Amino acid sequence: MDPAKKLSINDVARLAGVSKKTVSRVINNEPGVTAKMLKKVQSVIDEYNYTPSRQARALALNRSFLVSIIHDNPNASFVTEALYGALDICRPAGYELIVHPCDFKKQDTVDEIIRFISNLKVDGVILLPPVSESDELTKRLREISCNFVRLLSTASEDDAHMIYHNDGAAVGQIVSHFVDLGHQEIGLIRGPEKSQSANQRYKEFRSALATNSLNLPKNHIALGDNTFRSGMECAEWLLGSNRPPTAIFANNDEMAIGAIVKAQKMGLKIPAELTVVGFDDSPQASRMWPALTTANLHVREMAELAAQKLIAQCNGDIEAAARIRVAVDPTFVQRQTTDVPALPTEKT
Amino acid sequence: MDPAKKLSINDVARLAGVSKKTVSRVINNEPGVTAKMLKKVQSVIDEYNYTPSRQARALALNRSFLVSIIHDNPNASFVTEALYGALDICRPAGYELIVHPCDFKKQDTVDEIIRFISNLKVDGVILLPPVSESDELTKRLREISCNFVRLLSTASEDDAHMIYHNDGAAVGQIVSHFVDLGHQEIGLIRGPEKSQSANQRYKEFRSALATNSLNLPKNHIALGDNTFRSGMECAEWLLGSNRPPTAIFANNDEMAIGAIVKAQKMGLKIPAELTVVGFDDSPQASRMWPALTTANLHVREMAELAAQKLIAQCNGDIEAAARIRVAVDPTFVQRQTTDVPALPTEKT
DNA sequence: GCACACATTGATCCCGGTGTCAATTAAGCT
DNA sequence: AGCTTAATTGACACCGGGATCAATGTGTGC
Repeated sequence: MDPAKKLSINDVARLAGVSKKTVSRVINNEPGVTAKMLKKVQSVIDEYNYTPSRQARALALNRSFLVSIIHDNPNASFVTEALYGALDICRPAGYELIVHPCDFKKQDTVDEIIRFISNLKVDGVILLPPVSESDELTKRLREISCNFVRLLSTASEDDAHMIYHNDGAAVGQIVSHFVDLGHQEIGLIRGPEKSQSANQRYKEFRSALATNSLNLPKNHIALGDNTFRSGMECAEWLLGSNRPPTAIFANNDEMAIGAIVKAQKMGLKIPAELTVVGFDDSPQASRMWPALTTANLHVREMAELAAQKLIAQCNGDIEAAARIRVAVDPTFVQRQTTDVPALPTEKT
Repeated sequence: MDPAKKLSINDVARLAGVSKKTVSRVINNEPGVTAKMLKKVQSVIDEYNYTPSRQARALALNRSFLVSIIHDNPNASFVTEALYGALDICRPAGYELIVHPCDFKKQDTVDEIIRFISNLKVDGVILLPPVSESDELTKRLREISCNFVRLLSTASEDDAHMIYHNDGAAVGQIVSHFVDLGHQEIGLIRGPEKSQSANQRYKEFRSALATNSLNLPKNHIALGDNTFRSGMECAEWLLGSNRPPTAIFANNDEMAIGAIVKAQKMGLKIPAELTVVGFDDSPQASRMWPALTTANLHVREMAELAAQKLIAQCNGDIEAAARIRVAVDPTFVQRQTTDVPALPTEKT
């Protein structure tokens, strides 16, 4: 009756006139409970609104019912989207989610992550890029037999432990779009060389250009580190070359926006004098003028799929985890930074 | 020796040749342990790198060592900053943090939150605006004696349960800045009427204008809902009035940016033809051109203070919680959207 | 009607900590 | 030294679940 006091399994057993093991069976939908017993117990559970203690359960089963999103990502919206997606799946399944930011520049980060997992007995982790790209980390996770799902940019893991985004099509559309607009001199602000995702996107960009009989000279490739500042620096460098590009593709929105801001500071009109395309479809992309043409990564959807795989793993069903969809295609989103055709070049 | 197997308190007790209660005393720094005993136990703990099980501890103490950040905030960077701030304090104190988004537009959100807290036995919650403004929620939290700290815009709670930001000074600086630039017609895009924070800021803005002998006619006040879209709509309305403002102050950056984008779409030059100021200092504010003049809320710092208060409460020391600083002053940040003086008006 | 096989149920212990309180030890004092 | 008193230590029960396996009940075949 007292609403403040939470019932224990013993209380329920007493009220229903059965042993606590029977109550336990009902809670966990174990087979071998007669309809009569089930009804008797269930009615008490319903009447008193009983829910089993997570703490006790965690202790008995030697699990925590906690999963974690591990990331080293300065992009707040990426992490938030992933969090929301994962939450939607984890909460109903009885798992709580802990966000664990880390710093992969530090030397002992892998140790720190392993310590975190061991201390909390986290049941599984979702690894966001670039953390997801560390083979050392996943090796260690396997050693301590911690469930995990990697969010990657290429299929470099078995289906049960990975979700990846297939950038090829979207990158192809971006290049076609440049071509349709009449651009000949196309620049790239690529991401860090140690990032698999950036390398993959670079490769696909280059091959899409080749398909359109365009080449990518060295002075049209700027190396950025995915930050706004580096976007500005790369744009300055590209635009200062002797044959500056009329269109720029950046590895992510952050750098694309940096490039745009730098160009605007230099007095260039966007998109009339410089066309820019990003990648991510971050919130800023649609909240600026001109709005940024980009590709939506469907982060939330990937996180949902990752969470489903992870929970299947936690339930011991690796095969079910492997059956869940593994690839997501980013969607090309055209906005105003590519609104006008290229100026006629004084080319021969 | 086996690194994969975690020791239990029984193992440590056996290895040290003492009872497990003594080990427990050492772990928890309880008084009344002789130096000899302490050393004996501590050396075993150190050698085997033993850490007590959170799950067992949670069960025995009827606590979860989990705290939560509850929010209904579409602003990813706000939430992320708060998360980082709180994490910095919670982790070292042995608490893990769970982010709990919710939807205050729904009728049963308070029930849902209370259910969440009861189910997880969360030890305490940090409430971000606008959730923090709900007196109904804090009443319910008190009923179930759940620790909490509110992040507010005015001192409307006792010192142990609140952190607030004192916007007065920053709003005053913004208005002075407008005056210095020579603006006479100043518009406001205010926040929702049911938001204490928006009302507070509105009041302070109005009184700062009054201090400078300026008034705020009805057709210079647009009612927004803190979203980008509403910022656009409000700007359109303000700029379409018969005596359009030359400067606009928006309740938050999101709406300020909406206003800027709308003005740019309409062909106005920022800041030459329209000066705009926001509030929040969101990441976008400094990553656009022209960059947005605004006020930094110091969200991370507030979250740190809130977490300190919360943990003091969890340790049963309300007085310590009350002693922790309770007010934070936002800082005025001047950027390019207020870079040039107002055009001379054709005023009488 | 009886023996047997099988399906349900529950008594008891365990998970890894903490609280209580009695037993033991050390210290203080005449 | 002998006694009182205070400080340390440890045996044991408990937190709220789950697993094992014995005990009970139920149904089947003859």
